[in-house]
Amino acid sequence: MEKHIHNINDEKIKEVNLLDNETIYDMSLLFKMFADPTRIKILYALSEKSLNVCEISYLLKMTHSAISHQLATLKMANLVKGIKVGKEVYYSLIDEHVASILSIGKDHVLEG
Amino acid sequence: MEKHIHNINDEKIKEVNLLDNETIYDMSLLFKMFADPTRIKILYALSEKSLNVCEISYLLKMTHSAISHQLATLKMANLVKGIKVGKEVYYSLIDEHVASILSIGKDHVLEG
DNA sequence: TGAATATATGAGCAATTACTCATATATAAA
DNA sequence: TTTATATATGAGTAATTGCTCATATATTCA
Repeated sequence: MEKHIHNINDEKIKEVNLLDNETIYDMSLLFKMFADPTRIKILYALSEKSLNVCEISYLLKMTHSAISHQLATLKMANLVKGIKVGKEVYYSLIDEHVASILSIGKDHVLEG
Repeated sequence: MEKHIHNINDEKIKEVNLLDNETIYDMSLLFKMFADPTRIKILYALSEKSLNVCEISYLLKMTHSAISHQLATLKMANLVKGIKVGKEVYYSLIDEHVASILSIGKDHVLEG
């Protein structure tokens, strides 16, 4: 912090609402999940269809390991869920919130 | 990539639409801006009021330098604009898209 | 003009991260 | 049971990043 705080208009500043730190931190974790091209591709693909690790890695032309790691990350962040069917695990989005965040981001990029 | 691609159901995979890489990359850059607590705080504060560097650093209890760096990043990503008034530069959000992304993220975090 | 204030910015560093590689586990098929 | 397939996961690494510190630039005020 600077030694001197200058010319702050307290009346004005007082009116600015801040969210609590935990909410802010959780929001940053949420958006972090969307801040990587691989994870966006995975989430976007899952918004269309439930897919297993093999299918996703085939679609994205990436190793099973890389995809599996990212799915574990997305699962921890509670954005996807996986259900086991025999040897395979089929992943899908947790809820529509996820698709709508993707959608708003896509619109912003394509419009702006 | 693995040496062997196994048991892929091409009919199923064919139906999955992917966005083009440039769009995906731009989306990741957009969400990256929201993937840091400091930047979220700045954006959230600016969604309430136009503020200068001093005021933001006072609000967030962070150095002018840290705030200025982040504002430069946000400006490059085209999420905020600054207008100079004398010595000061007043920053505000570029458009409502920014606030609505914040809002959807906040809702997801508080509901989920 | 010279001092103070406001902002911007380059360099450097510690922390994070997205991947690869190796390996482990689980299920299915032979 | 042995072998192949599907997924998970720990360790290691190169790249990114958010800050600090030092310094530069711009404007205002005395």
